[in-house]
Amino acid sequence: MSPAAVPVGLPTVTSPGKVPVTIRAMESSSAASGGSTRREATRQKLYEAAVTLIAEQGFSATTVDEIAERAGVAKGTVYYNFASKSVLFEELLRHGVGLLTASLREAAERTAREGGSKVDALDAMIRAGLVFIDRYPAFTQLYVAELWRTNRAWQSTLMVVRQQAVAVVEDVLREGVGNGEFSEEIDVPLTAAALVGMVLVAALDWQSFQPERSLDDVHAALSRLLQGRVSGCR
Amino acid sequence: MSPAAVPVGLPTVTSPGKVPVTIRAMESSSAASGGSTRREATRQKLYEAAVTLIAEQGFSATTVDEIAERAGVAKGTVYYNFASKSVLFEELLRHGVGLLTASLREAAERTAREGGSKVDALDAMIRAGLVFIDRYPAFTQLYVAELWRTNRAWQSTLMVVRQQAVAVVEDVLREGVGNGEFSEEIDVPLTAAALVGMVLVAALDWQSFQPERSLDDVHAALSRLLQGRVSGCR
DNA sequence: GTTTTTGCACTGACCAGTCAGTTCAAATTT
DNA sequence: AAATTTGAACTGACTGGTCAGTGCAAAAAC
Repeated sequence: MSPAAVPVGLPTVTSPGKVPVTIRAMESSSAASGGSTRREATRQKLYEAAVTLIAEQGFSATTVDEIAERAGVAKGTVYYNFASKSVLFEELLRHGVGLLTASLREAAERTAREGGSKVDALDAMIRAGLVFIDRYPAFTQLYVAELWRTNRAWQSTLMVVRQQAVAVVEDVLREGVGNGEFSEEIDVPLTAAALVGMVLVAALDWQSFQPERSLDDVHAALSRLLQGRVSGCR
Repeated sequence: MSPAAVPVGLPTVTSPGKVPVTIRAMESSSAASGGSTRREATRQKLYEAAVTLIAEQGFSATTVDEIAERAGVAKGTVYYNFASKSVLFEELLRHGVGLLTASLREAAERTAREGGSKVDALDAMIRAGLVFIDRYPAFTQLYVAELWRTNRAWQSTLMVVRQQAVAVVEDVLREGVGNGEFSEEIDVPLTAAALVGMVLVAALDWQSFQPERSLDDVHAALSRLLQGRVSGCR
């Protein structure tokens, strides 16, 4: 009876073998000196457990007991590592978006280094976005589900985090306009939002409803749309 | 302290003056003869209350007591009209998406009647989508937030309802391909999803973060993107 | 035309179950 | 020895759903 439609999960950030850096800059706790590795590993396990459960069921429907169980730790450990369920969730958000923006920025810089145009940069960022969503589908689901909600405790965290991500796209658009490569009439914030939405929704749809398609297929379709090769140019 | 960011609410379906049709075809109850007006009015009130609350807080975080209170009815009335909280939600989904698809289809047919091209049809549908989201922001929030979740009771309802909406866009794309107006190489389902996402996310971002912009601004930005007038054509 | 009956729509107190968060002594790891 | 984890018991608030009962307008009976 269980449909089991979407592949979810925010797998370990690190490669299977080592335990290392896990993307530092999770300012939350241990600021300067890296906190004990053991604690960090536990927190990582809790992130992974929480992200899939919350993506599937939503924040409120997910219990702390479930998170602890899936992470394979005791409930007390959750509260030893995080002040509350909400705080766990907020830190999870920051963690994930940190990964995403780093990836996007890296893609943009790489094309710049290789002398690519701004369209190339956007294209590379689209791909980077797709790779991210492919790797962390659960996080993406959860992010989209929460982003436009209001009256929630972590509202402010969410806005900060959103701005971080969108800003990367906006920057490239602005550079392209300054460049002469893009029309001066484009509306940078709106266009950035539209591009993000295009990637986000296409990717989630891909994961949920046509998982057999390859990342390249999706990328090609979005690329075409970006470059106006759907409706001919006039 | 209260940010009060997003304007929400799924206002009455009918114009202020009369009480009438409320968009028939809400197959739920009274099939043939219109059921009692009173009951229908109560259900409508419950829809309105539920849609804003669930958009703000999510399904699980919204209590039946809250819904009843905001609708100005007793809790028992909710259960007199709907079998359960989930059923109320499912019928709300069907109701809303029914409105959306009707609006999209109407826009497509109108351009066809007026001898417009398929790009014109897509453009008209973008506008229709924006108008819808502008009118029912809360419903849109809620739809996006729930669409890609898994393991939920209303999973199947959601898929049906999604397919209805996307199909309208896919149809126009396919006609455009058959037409010769669009490249034969476009991937219809993926492109449709991307277009929907473009509109959805741009509109929600507009509502949430730049509510001062006009619908025309947003429409213009999306139109430009659709027609590839952002990055020049080659 | 008046009285009585019917049954739909609605009410709100109530219940059984659930969950976030707490506490803490003992075990384990470093 | 210090830091971290365990695991189970407990609390107090909250929630979905129930149900006996109310109000009332139209139908039926007189």
